[in-house]
Order: sequence, then C-alpha cells, then structure tokens
Amino acid sequence: MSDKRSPARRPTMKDVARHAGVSQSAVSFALNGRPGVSEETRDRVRRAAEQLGWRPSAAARQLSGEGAATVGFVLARPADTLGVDSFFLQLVSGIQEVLAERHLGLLFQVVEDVDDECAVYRRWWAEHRVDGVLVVDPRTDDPRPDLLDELGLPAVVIGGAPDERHPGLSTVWADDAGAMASVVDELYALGHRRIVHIAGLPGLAHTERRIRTLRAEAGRRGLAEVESVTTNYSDAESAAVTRRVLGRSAPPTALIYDNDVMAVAGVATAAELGFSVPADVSVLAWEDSALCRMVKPWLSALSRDSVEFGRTAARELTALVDGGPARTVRVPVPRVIVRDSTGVARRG
Amino acid sequence: MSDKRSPARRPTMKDVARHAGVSQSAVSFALNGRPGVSEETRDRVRRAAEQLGWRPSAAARQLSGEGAATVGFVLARPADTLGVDSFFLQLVSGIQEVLAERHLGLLFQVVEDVDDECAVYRRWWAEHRVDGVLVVDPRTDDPRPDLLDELGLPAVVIGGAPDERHPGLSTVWADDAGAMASVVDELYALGHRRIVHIAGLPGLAHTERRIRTLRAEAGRRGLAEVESVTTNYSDAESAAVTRRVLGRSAPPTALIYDNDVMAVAGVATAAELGFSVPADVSVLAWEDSALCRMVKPWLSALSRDSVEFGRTAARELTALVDGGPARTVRVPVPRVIVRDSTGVARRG
DNA sequence: ATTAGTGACTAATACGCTTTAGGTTGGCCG
DNA sequence: CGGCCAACCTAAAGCGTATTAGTCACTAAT
Repeated sequence: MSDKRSPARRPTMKDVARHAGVSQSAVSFALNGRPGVSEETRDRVRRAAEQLGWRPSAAARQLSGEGAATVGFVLARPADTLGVDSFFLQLVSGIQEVLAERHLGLLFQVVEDVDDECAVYRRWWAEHRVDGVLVVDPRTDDPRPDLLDELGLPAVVIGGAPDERHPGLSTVWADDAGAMASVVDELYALGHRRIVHIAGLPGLAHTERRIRTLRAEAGRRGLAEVESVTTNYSDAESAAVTRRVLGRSAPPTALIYDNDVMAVAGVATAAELGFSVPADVSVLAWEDSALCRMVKPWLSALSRDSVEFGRTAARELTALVDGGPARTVRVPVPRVIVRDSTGVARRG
Repeated sequence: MSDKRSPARRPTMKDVARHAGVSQSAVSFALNGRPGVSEETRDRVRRAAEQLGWRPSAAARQLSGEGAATVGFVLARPADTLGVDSFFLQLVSGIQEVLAERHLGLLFQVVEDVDDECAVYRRWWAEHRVDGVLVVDPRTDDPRPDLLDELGLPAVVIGGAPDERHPGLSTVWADDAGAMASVVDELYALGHRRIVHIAGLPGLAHTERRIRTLRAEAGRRGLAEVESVTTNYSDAESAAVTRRVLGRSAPPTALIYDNDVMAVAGVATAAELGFSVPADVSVLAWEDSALCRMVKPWLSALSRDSVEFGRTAARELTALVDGGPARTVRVPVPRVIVRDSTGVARRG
C-alpha cells in the first residue's frame, strides 16, 4: 500500500554481487576489508556498490551482530523547563560532530522525569535500539547508573562527579567545586560578604556540589550571610527569589545565578526594584551565552565550552562502545569572564 | 569482547515460546493480535512475554518488513547559529510527545547546510533507518522536496507554503502573510510610516514570504520608507543592522525582528544609541518566549504555540507513514501580544 | 459415512547481512 | 607425480521477527 510512493527500490547486496559477477559473501568480504578476495575483485565490487548506490541495511547489519550504530540521548525535563536553554543545543551540536564522523545516529528523546527516562533505557535496550547512551543531569541518589550497569549498556555520564561505584560507566565532568571556589575568591576580593546563590534544580549532582562548596568556602572565611536557594531554572522562579532576597533589610550584595536565563531575569528584577547593577548588587551568571551580551549591563559569566563538552562525551562513548575501558575525564574548569555586572561591593 | 559488560541477556521470541509451551509463530500471532490462537493461549503467551520482559528486536522486526519505527529530523544550521533559539526545542518537545505515544523513535541530526541534509536523507533512506522525516526551514528553490519524492520517503514540511508540485509531501504551515498583514495594520494604526523589518536568513521560504507581504502591504498604503533586511538570526547581526538603520537622518519608528533573540539585541542597541523604546522607536518580536519578558520594556511579540506546531507536524507524519494521504494543514495565525515595546509613533 | 470446512497450532521461508565451513584452483615440495 | 598449502571464492547457516504454507483433530454438511 505504501508501495505506490516507493518508486526507487533500495539495492541489496545480492544486486551488487550480481553486478560484480561474484557471490554475495565476496561482496561482504570486499567491502568490509576482510581477507579472502583479491585486490582486483575488491575494486570491482567497490565500484559496483558505488554505482548502484548501495548502503548496508542498518537492520540487517545489526541482526547479524554488528550493533545498532546508534547512541541514545534522553533529556528528562518537563517541557516548560527547556525553554531558552543554550546549553543543551550546544552540547548536542558537539556530540553530533563526533558521531557524524563515525556515521553513528543519535536517538533523541524528551521525557518528563527520571523514571520515564529509565523506562526509555529499558526499552531501547530490549529493542536493541542503541549501542550506548549519554546521560545528563546526574543526581544525588541517581537510579540510572545502577540500571545501566544492570543492563550492560555502555554509558557516559555528563557532568557527574567521578563515581567509583560504577566502574562500567565513563564520566565527563567539569570541576564545579573549583569553579565555585574561584567565584567566591573573586567576590570576596571585591568586598562582598552577603552572597546569595540562586541555584538550579535540587537533587542535581552539580547543584548540590556547588551548594556544598559555597557553604564550605563561606565557612572558611567566616561569612554567615551566604546561602543557596534552589529553583527550577526558570526565569519566573529566578525573578521570585531575586525579589524576595533583595527585599530584605540587609540585601545581598552579590547574586550568583546557576544559568544565563535566570541571571538575565534577575537583573531585570533588580532593576525593577531600583537596584542598580553592579553598583548596588553584583550579578554573575553560571553559563555564558549570547544572552549575557544582550542585556545592559553585560553579564559577567562563568564560561565553558559546551560544544567541546559534547565532543568529549561523544568521544568517550564511542570508545566505550568499541570495547575500550571506562574512563573519567575532566574538562577544563569554567573561567570567569568579567564584564559589567560585577563590581566592588557597596559599603554598608 | 563487549560480552564481559553484557550480564543480562535479552530474551528472544524463542524463549517466550519455550516458556509458554508453544511454537514461535504462535507467539507472534498471539502478541500481534493475529487470529490463529485461542484466547487462552494468547493470554498464556502474553504472560510469558511479560514475565521475561520480552520486547521485539527493532532490527529483526524491521528486517521482516515492519519499518524502522523511527522518524528523522535534521537541523541544517551552522553550529554558531543555533545558540539561544527557543523555537526548536519547543518544536521537538511537541514532536516527541506525539511520537512517544506511538513508540516511535526520533533520529536527530545537526548538519551544516542543506547539501549535507540531503546526504543524510539519502543515507537514512538507503540504510532503512527511518520511516519518514520532518523537514524544517523550507527554502525558495529547495532541493529537498524533489529528493524526498524521488526516494519515496514520507515527509512533512514544517513551515512551508502549500506546494502542489509535490503531492506526496504533507505541509504544516503558519500563515506568515496574514500575520504580517495584521502587524502592518497594527503599526500603521499607531501612526508608523517608516518601518524596518530585520528578517532572518534569506532564502528561507517564510523569510521571503514575510518580506513579500510587507512590501505589498506597504505598497497598498503608499508607504515608501518600508524595507526588509535579511540577517543570519544572530544577536550580532541584529545589533549591526539596528545600529545602521537607527543612525539614519530619518530613522524608522518601528522595527520588526524575525525572532526573539534579535529583538532583544535590537532593544539593547537602541538603548545604547539613546533611543527610548517605545517612545522613540517601537519594537516587535516575531516569536514569543520567556526572553520577551526578561528585558525592559517587555517586548510585544507575535506568539504561536510552537509545541502544538510540533505535535501537529508529528501527527501528520505518523498518518503519512501509516499510509494515509498527504495533507496540507494550517496552524492558527500567530497573534500579536501587545506588551510595552510598541506604541504610538513619534511625530516628526 | 465420506468429505469439506474450520479452528488451533507448527514447520518452513523470507528479510539482508556477517560469518563459518567448504570447495576449487594452481604452485611448490618431496 | 602425488600431496599439501595458500589464495580465492562460493554455499550455507544464523541473527529474531513476520508470514505463508502446511498439519491435525474435530465438526458440519452432504
């Protein structure tokens, strides 16, 4: 029934074989670089395949044990949370770059929560759909590493901490703790003593890591008025929290936002409340993007190369799929790009 | 070699058959709702499958003629262009919603240009990897519809104009022309006579459609100082163009930006140049998102439901894949959301 | 009472590929 | 000159599913 819109028939190996005047197995040997055919024949087969525009059927190939030539990527965020987030598109773009070289497909899925995500992994595994997966947003007390271990599905955790309990998983991580330490250094040097960290989703490993580090750094310097508040990464919650903390009798002099969107919303809110940035309050965005240069004042930001992050993760996954060992690699520490939204703390 | 990390073996149909004490074909019949097995056996088989956690191998299924249970989505934008764009993530999110119901996978790829995109379609087709594709960013003089026709690959063009030259393709489109007409109406009524449209990529069908309509509407009203300027959708080009046109001796009193990112960058640039929005110049964003409420003044915007757009497209594609007829469906005309960035034109 | 027909199931085949096990040459050694 | 090995190639099996063609027992119809 769908034949009527299938004018072109896909050539099969048999066609190539007939065309080159050899057996089907010879074609397989020739094109996969196996021994067993003369160079001359190999060439002839290659030309025949080329001419017919033949490409191996992914399904057939997989069925005879070659793997799915596909990796999976699940994004577990409620639909309304993934609005203006530059990070993921950039990450995916980097991932693609590496996968494309190897002609690996990327199976992509957006789900509501981690449970759904686990269900997707199970299904993909059972249906042989992917050779491995990329896991983002690792959490404290995350069910996914155990599951992936159990399934024996090669996986790279992006943004997690090194995890020796799951030796089968590779990890690609950024040193959030180090970055947070340097941020506190910087703000402290500028005289800031009351700092609020508008964090991302509670339960995410890097959120917790940043919060812990901030607390530790504050403790080390004897700062009592330093705190973290978790949000859902949205501009709305950012605005709400900003309004709340700036409304205090002794408002913070510095705000650290866990992404660029929240930082922009925060600056707008501060302006509404009559706070001038950076004169009254300094703002730092934990994620750099074009957004940070689209508002006045330009936002100081922690910059990391998300595209390269993606590339690294994809490279680790392909290595893993090829049977290589699991590894833990650290990408460069995000650097603080000082622009116009941070300055010396106001006295008082 | 990869066996050592494959502790769990995936159950096959044969396992289910053995477990239920029937033949393999009986299992197939039972689970696919075919006649040929008693209700009692069907139940027994179903339970066995359930218990073993069996799921059909996607590859095997496809090899026996069932299609790939996957649709493709290619995004042809240079990596640096897909920074802060809320549209695509929302679109994809809507697409996923519909595909997930049907247990269809989404194979996603980012490429540099349309030629690469065509190559991807050819490869997917030849490798039997997808049952259909979603095409975005249709162009004037687009090679893709012809190619997809030739390959007989079911496809839905998102955002194109109805196209009777390719009866095999479905089209889901928004009425850009109508929207532009209403925008001009609105601005004209506010007294604007000099209008600049900072458009998106030249060559994109909807860009050209908007430009043509703007020109026609201007002509109809005898407005000579109305023009469109194409860009690459980036904040940088938007800023450059904004600076240029506002620097004229008789600057425009209204600016229409083809996306939210450019509009935000435009407002920032206008502010830098000492133009107050909307007192000196009105700004309208052709795309609504959280961004529009993150800058001061809040941006008036053309709003459409991108998630629903994605859902509609995905529904059309599944229908097409199921052998249904190609259709052309129009989503609701984007509505103008008036916020604070548009106002009465300044006299002079 | 024989036959046709039906319901419930099994055996066998196809899908397109990889891989293993043969098979046929020709050259070289003993 | 028989035997053996390497080089080249073909036949056949297997991957997991859907499907087509039986098989068998039993009932309904002639």
